[in-house]
Amino acid sequence: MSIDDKKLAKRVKMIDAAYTLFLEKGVNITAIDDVVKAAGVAKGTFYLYFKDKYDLLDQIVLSKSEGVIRKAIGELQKKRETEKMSIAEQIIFFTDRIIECMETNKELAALIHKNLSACFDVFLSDERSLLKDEIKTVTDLLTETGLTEREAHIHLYLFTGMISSACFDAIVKGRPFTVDEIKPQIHSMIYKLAKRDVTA
Amino acid sequence: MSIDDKKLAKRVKMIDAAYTLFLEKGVNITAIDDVVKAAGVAKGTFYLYFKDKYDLLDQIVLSKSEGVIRKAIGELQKKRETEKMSIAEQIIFFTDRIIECMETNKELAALIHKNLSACFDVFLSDERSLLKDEIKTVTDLLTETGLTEREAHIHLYLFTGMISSACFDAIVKGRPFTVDEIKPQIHSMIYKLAKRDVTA
Amino acid sequence: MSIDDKKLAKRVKMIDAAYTLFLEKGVNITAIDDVVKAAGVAKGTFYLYFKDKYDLLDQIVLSKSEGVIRKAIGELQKKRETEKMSIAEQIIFFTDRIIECMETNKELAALIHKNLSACFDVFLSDERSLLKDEIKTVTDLLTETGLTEREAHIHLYLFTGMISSACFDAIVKGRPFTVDEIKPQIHSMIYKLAKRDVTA
Amino acid sequence: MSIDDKKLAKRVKMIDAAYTLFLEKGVNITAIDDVVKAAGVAKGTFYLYFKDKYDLLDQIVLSKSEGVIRKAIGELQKKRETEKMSIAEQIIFFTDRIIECMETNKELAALIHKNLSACFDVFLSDERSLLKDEIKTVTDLLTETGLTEREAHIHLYLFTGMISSACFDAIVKGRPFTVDEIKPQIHSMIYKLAKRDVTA
DNA sequence: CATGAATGAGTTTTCATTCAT
DNA sequence: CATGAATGAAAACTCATTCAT
Repeated sequence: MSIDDKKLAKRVKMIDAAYTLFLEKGVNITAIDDVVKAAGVAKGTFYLYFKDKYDLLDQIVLSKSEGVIRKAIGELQKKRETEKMSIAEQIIFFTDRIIECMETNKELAALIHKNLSACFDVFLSDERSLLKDEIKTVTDLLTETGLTEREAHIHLYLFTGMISSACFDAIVKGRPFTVDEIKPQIHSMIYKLAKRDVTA
Repeated sequence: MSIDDKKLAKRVKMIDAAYTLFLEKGVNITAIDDVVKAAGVAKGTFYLYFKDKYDLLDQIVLSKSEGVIRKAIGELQKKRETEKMSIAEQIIFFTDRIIECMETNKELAALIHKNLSACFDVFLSDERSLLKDEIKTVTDLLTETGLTEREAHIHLYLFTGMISSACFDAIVKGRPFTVDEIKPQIHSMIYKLAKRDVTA
Repeated sequence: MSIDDKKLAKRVKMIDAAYTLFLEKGVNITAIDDVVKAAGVAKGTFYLYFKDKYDLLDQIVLSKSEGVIRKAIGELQKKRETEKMSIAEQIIFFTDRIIECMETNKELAALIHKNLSACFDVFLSDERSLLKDEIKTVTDLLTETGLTEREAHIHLYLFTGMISSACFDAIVKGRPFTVDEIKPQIHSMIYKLAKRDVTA
Repeated sequence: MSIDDKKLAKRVKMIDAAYTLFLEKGVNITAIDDVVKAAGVAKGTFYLYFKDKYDLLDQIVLSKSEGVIRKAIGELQKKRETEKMSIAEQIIFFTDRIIECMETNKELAALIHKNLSACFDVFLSDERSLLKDEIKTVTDLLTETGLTEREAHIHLYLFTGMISSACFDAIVKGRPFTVDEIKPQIHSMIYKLAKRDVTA
């Protein structure tokens, strides 16, 4: 194992340990000390890799958010291969996969909080983002409804923010509405929004 | 001055002091000590009224969120008296007032974070909520588009979450989109959503 | 209800509340505030009846210890009516009842800690002690082995201290010996001690 | 000086400082701040070595209890070299040394409270306990009266608990009996218990 | 690069006691 | 007598950061 591999291994160990702890105990309660102990590295080592706890948190939330989005897109792509779907149906399918993913993993939902849309920041600024191609799967649907690509990005970003915000409340707090209550309304919105704007 | 008046006064003093400090220095940096000193009460008194700093914060965010919503509704009501507006125009006006309010007060936006929709929890559970009647001004618009009252509440809640999430990013972080970029897209969404659903 | 009855009722309410809280949460953790809240009286009222928390605790431990001893003696008296028992058998029966009582109520054992013998202080100094007559049931057994009454008191006191100390460790901590381990040894000691001293 | 030596030195400094303060002012009055100041270490260092004040206290009581027992055994061993003693005489000598030690140092007696027998927990669980060999000096006496080694341990443990309990009352509170009153009764018990059980 | 013991200022939290009502 | 809001000193505890090894 090379030196670079060892360094990467340390970094990964800290991220994994922190992720588990953040989920288990919450971010505020988790101290850097807890992270390094769980990761099996020295306290000083932490500062060689991260600025502070929130730097670490941001990296985790970002990567997990990206994971949720990619998973949903992946499932959409698979589904499309076997079935003919309308634009609205595809967006609903994509949205439902995100909600489902958050519901299955409530701790992850709590960690991502209302920041699922944060990953747009990365994928829009990073030319090489792996998410770039995949996200096109969804924005292409939106451009078909008459939006420019830029507009499609913003719409998707706004929508992701809405889902993220509502899912956190519904899944983590169970209030003021349940997942079962918000889902049909999100679907109904999507139907309206997906209609090609003939008058404009 | 009665004892209950004095208690209320103490509570208000602490909330006001904390609000100012939270805006000025940020929540994490502000110590409870700072709050009680600024409020001119004893440290122990704080714990007579609030569980901890975050309990206080929640109460402030809630009350300030409510303030933002009420202000926007108030302005909508005034506007309606002088001008004939379509449903979409009214919702856009209402939305723009919220965005404007957050933009004018960036520190408030940072404090509310993505929790503007939190006040729905209160107004929906509290029969005597002052917000109840006012919010009807907006949900009535939505019921005109074919939604039930309950559905209208959920739509408004979802929309508030979206605006809150996007505004925080745009106003506080300036990324990934600016306020000027998201506003037209929100408007466009509203136009689509406000259309009476003729097919359903 | 007379004023004196009301006063007594307040006192009893505080003692009962404190007893429950001391058992549930432990003495150190329980604040006077908890006690008065549970008792439904005002904070100031506490100081009208007790010097401080430890004054209250002493009164509770004393009264509960006395209860344990009296219960054991009561059962011994009942047993004696139906069965012919040797001196050693009677003392063993008495001892076992105490241990049994503590084992059944581990929280009580923790509260009494190692102070079961504390009630000797009261019964020896208080001419009117209700315990006085009952305890004679046991000391009479000891005087039959050749001890004076005073000596019998001291022996019983020492023995109670031993049982109390060992029971606390065994029941509350489970260390260094279990109840099942210490019981036979206590019995064996009693057999030896109960033998009439023929040489002395 | 190695790091481990430094760590040990720190630990010892804190224990010594705390011991002095606990004796002088009492445990409740002594703050951790007092301990660290007296020990010349930082506050945080305390929490590196002890869970809280009571963890520290437990460790002190344990080590001091062990000291008392070892001292009494040491004196017994010395005495035996110069004088022929019966089993009962040896146990009485041992017991008297413990009582003497507690009487000479009332603050220590108050600190140990009724927990002198706590050290059995350590010496029984720790294979390398220094106390292990020394305590055999006493248990060997008991095995001579017909007890197994395990039984001898339990008897000694029970007896230590009795002495500890009675001594605390007598020395610290002076009630309900004085040291002069309990001593002869303890001796008389020992005579009876030390007799080889010919009937069993 | 990695370590982890030590720091100590900073923060939270408690709670016995008072006293005006 | 009884109340309970208010106090604020005192105590416990945390934890990011450093630095000698």
